[in-house]
Amino acid sequence: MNTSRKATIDDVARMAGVSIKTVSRVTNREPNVRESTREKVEAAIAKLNYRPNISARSLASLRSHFIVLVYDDPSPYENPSGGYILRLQQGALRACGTANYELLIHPGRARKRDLAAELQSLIERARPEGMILAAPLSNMPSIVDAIASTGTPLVQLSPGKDSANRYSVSTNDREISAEMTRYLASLGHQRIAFIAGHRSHKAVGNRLLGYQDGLRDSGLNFSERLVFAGDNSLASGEAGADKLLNRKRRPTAIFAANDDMAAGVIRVAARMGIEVPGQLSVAGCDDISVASHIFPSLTTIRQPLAAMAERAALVLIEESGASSPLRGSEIFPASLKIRESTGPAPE
Amino acid sequence: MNTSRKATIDDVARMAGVSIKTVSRVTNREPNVRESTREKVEAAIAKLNYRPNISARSLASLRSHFIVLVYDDPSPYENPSGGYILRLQQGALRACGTANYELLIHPGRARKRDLAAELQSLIERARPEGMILAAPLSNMPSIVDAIASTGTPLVQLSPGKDSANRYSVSTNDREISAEMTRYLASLGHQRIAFIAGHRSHKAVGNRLLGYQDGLRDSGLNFSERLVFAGDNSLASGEAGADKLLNRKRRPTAIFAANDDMAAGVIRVAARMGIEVPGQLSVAGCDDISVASHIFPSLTTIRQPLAAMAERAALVLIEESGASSPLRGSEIFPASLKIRESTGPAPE
DNA sequence: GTGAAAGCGCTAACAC
DNA sequence: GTGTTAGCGCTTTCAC
Repeated sequence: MNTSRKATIDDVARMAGVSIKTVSRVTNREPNVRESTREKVEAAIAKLNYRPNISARSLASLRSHFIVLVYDDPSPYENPSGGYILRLQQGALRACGTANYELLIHPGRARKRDLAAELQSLIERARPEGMILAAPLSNMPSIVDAIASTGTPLVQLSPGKDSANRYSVSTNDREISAEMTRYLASLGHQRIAFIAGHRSHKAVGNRLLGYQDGLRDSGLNFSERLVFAGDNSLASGEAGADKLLNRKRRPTAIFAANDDMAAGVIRVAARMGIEVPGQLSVAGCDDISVASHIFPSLTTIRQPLAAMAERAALVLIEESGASSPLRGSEIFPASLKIRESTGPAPE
Repeated sequence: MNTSRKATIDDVARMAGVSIKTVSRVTNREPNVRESTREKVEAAIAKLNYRPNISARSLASLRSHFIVLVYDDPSPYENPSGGYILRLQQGALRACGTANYELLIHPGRARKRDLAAELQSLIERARPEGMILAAPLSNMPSIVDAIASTGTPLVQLSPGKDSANRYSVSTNDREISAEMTRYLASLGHQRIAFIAGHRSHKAVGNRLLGYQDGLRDSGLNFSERLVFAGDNSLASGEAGADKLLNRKRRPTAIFAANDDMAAGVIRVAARMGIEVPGQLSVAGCDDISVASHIFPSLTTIRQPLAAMAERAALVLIEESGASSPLRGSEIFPASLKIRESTGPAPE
């Protein structure tokens, strides 16, 4: 049905025999409309297939009906894994869909000096009702402050460290990493190595703390020699494995702070002819698609990323127009995904 | 800098001592502005940190300054690979960024009956300047026609089959699949199996045709028995491998129509103790991140997805406001990525 | 419970 | 080259 001219609020008002203000009341679910009037208007809306114009609404009110999801641009990687970001997008979109909001995505290079200015420009031009800031951008004060200074409602995802006057949605990185470590220890592993993630990523940093907690809980000693500093990339996982597995007394388990690095460990083990999990157990974190696609499939930690982003979007949508800035923090617990890459320690 | 009230075009006009129309001319790079005037205005813009409001602009003109990327919602998969979609997003965003456009993403379930209505609603509410429709949605007439009927400029990505009165950006699926097949044959493989993709995806269907072309070019016979009908999922790749590798005369090479399925083949081979590529060569298609993360890393076909989406976005942005609908088709050639999973046929 | 009028910030058409 | 005047399609007062 090619309606050359789109129906406007005037058309609906005329058809229903009411004023445009009443139509507006109906579309915005405002109170103080007689039931019979509402029905008349709704009939006209349906008949004309009327949809409020988002720009007009945004211009006249402060409700632009869209939010922005900002995350670190994966483009420096030749081949973005993507699952992480995609799940965030899915969650945010789910909340948007039911509320009839739209989602703008805005990947930005964390290292780019002017990302803060870029975001401010976006805010001024487009006036989003809120922003969701994903890790690791969510723990960069320059970015966070830039957004906050505009007054745009902001939810930080996994900022690594809560801030009293901000709102954040996180997962229990430290606790679940401890649990994974205890799980490995419970399989009899005594030398459990850890490949740490990029320093800039605080939430990933918490996983190292959790690893140490887990060792302690299991009565194992922490040793710097069993920690390799990776940078979240596959290559750094391979480098870590190369180093760790060429020790005279090599670890029987390696826990990597993300799945890309864990995949690197598995690749190196395969090349060296080390059986996984027979001779070496490997665990990752994030449960990206790679985890289930490789052989052996990866024991990992699954964060409820979609649920977290959905919650973030929901908070922004519900609190939209609230006078006071958002404060608080929520924790969405992650869970262990035991798959094929972990097993009892070798004799 | 917390500017409580944002600068408007009036503020700039006042400061520069010109009319708002002149400011508008400057921000829109229209001709007929004296150089000295332009400079005055630009100085005022910089000083006030003025950004045109996107909603006001959209309302007053037909130029909303944003486009929509529509693709099949990956949510039915527990763990979306994502690389494919992410690369499309990256490409579209690149074009948007330089032109100061924004990108709205809209995943939609292909099977959902009302996706067409949903897109029409989005168009009416938000008035995007154009839409990019990714495969496999790009080959579904109901969706394509619904968008086209609104008059919104549309670019189809890999529709599988060109349509004379549409615009599309595709890759040479058939030709490159033939090339991959010839490459495998050149390694001495005589029994090259093929795991086909989902029927709804025409571009993926073209890969089967290319496989047949390649066999013919290499003087090999096509046999239905060497083709397994997958559905693009890891599980279907495993199912295909199970079937093909349990033949008495098993194939020495398996070419899967996407990487997820190829990863499934490699998993099954590993479980069965079949060496890759020693006893079995495996090739995929798409070059998603999994391809480089598994061991052995996957020989595959890399499509210039980002470049294709960038081109699509650029066409929409450049032709925005054009009176005649977009027509034409462009081909972006894909390339073979030879990695570890393919090698000479066993004796 | 409903409506009239003003105006959000910009661009369009036309005047000068 | 530049300015004036009308809207774009809504929401917001505030009157009734």
